Amino acid sequence: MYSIGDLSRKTGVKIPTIRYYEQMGLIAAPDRTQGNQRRYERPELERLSFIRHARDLGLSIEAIRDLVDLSQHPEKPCSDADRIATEHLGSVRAKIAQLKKLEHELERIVSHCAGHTVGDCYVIRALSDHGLCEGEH
Amino acid sequence: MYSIGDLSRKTGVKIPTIRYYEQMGLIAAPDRTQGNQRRYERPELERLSFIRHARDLGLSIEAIRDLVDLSQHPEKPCSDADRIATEHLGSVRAKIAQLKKLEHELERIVSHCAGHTVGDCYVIRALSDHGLCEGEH
DNA sequence: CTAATCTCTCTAGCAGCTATAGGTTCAAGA
DNA sequence: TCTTGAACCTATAGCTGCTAGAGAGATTAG
Repeated sequence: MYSIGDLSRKTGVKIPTIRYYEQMGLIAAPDRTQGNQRRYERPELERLSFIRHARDLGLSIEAIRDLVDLSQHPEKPCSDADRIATEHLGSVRAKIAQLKKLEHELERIVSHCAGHTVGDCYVIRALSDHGLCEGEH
Repeated sequence: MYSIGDLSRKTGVKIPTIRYYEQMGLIAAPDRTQGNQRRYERPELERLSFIRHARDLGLSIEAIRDLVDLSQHPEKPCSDADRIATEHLGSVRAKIAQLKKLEHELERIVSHCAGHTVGDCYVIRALSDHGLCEGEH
């Protein structure tokens, strides 16, 4: 029997976030005490750890909902789980590529600035004039 | 004399977004026609391009507000502009580093999955059991 | 039994837009 | 000049994934 605070301490998920996950349908509404407080058991602890873990990996609530549903059916083929993870990996890679372009552009802008006033600052000029940029961003 | 639609087409910033920027104080409230429609001039076009450009580079509204203010004062020293850009570069780099960790972890998880059902799927197991992870993420 | 600590629900706020509804204005053609 | 259709107006709500706060009730240790 865990209170919501116990669950929070054990998983590192904050209390309002646990309630939010319940609302979003990631975890089932647990039993309540006579005084209306939530009481959890072992399986809910594990499920919340699962969710926490998936969030740490950057998966969306939507994707996690699907994974949680899948994990409740061990006999199903795991191709869906694979697809979710692989798609996510793809989007992580895409984001890295995008950020690297930005990094490159920002490096260039920052390193070019030798001016002393805003009037001849490369940072400001680069932002004012797209022609000073190297590529798309 | 540009209408808000003209401005939108010329800068690639959507109409509601232009109004939003006005509300956020990134661009000044322009003159209006007798019928209350916004009419812009050249300087506002340039300013919006500047903003668009800065947004493309991932700068926050807050940072852009500072840069816009600076660009209105060409005689000021440009150290603030430099600082804003450099700080942003730092946060872009931090995000890249974080995403690379995720990429690594996800690659490992996805590539290990040789099972056929959810019951023995490495994706699901890795999420259920933090012990299967390599490091922090 | 009391006091301290939890917990409850509800609402609002963050960033940076985007979408919709319901109404008004503009500009070009007949 | 009139009409029509596109563009524009404001105001409000929604998106993601939480987080913070108010004000009230529950639990538990001493």
